[in-house]
Amino acid sequence: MIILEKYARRMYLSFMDKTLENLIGALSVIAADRIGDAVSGAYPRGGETPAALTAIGASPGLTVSALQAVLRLSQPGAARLVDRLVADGLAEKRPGEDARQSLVHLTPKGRRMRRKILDARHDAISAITAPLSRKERDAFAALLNRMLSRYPSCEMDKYQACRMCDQSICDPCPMPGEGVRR
Amino acid sequence: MIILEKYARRMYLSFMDKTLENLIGALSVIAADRIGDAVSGAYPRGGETPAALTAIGASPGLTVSALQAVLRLSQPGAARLVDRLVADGLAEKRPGEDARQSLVHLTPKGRRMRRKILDARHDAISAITAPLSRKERDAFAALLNRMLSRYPSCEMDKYQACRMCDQSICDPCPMPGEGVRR
DNA sequence: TGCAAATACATGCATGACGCATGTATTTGA
DNA sequence: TCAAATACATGCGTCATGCATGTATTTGCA
Repeated sequence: MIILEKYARRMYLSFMDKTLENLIGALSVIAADRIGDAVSGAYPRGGETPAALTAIGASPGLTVSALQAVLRLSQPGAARLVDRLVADGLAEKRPGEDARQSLVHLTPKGRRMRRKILDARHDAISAITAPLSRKERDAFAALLNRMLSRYPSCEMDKYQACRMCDQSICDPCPMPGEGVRR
Repeated sequence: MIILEKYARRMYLSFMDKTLENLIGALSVIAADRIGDAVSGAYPRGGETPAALTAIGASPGLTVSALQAVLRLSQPGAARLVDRLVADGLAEKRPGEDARQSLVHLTPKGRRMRRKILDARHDAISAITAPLSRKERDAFAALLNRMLSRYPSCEMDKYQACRMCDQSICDPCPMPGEGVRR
């Protein structure tokens, strides 16, 4: 009985405890705020438009429908988003082998903007991790690696999760499934 | 010289490495997606409206200007947001001692909705942390605690970061500064 | 005490990012 | 051959938000 109580208490203090979830929620609020501020300073558009730039740069020649799935938008939402990028001179549409498709590529200006956005994102997150020691950084990265590598997901989840990533960095990307196309 | 190279390499592999930032970015994308999906299932409004419910519930009697600062909105944005909550029957405005102020309180229906939102948020994050063992959970929580507790911030940063939190959980809240008003 | 400045909130108007419904062009498959 | 599926475009509406401005109240100071 005492053993059961002990066990229950330990469960309460770990598995049943909601602190970790709360802390991750707070971190994601902080990160979203800081990344949003920094990125909109580099490129004054909201929504998924900056993520589109980074995703297209990582996978040149993405079709509009693929972009729609990666960015979790409706098909018309993706079409208009590409219109905005083209209007801003950051992307261009090229005909695909299938005459129904448009393959989206970044212009040189678009590639420079993508780099600005990725750097702004990195600096914003870096300000959050700044207080960590090297050891803490390593431990943190290892835990995140393990968690994301075990996150149940389909192939598209990986593209979605990494749509704002600088995909030249993680080696290998911990998300399960095939590697993200570069 | 060799020592210097070794040091440089170690720096590259830890401090200079951008992997941790990339992983945190990916986590915050995943968390934002999943939390957004779950919360909009519980309350079909976007933007800062759900966060307003949780923040008001944690600090009943918040003025509209205080809410504006917590939610990082413009003053008109906050005024309209409170209008929406009142229209939805989730909040009510009471006169303050200062006749210029409105003090925002949740209605019983608003408190129930807040609980639904917080539970949805918890479940969404819980699905991400599910693959972690107890040990990993504890280590992760400890690291997040340390990082957030050293995050340079003013008092308002704490309210902002915790605006979506279930503030009955973290004990104590790791964010520096005075405790969040309950 | 009187009055300008500050504060708290409201409102008209515009915008950006989106979704739904629908249309057009192209390809596929039976 | 022709209907169904696919890829993308577009009209229209909505939601959340910001800017500029207006109103009511309080504060500070001469």
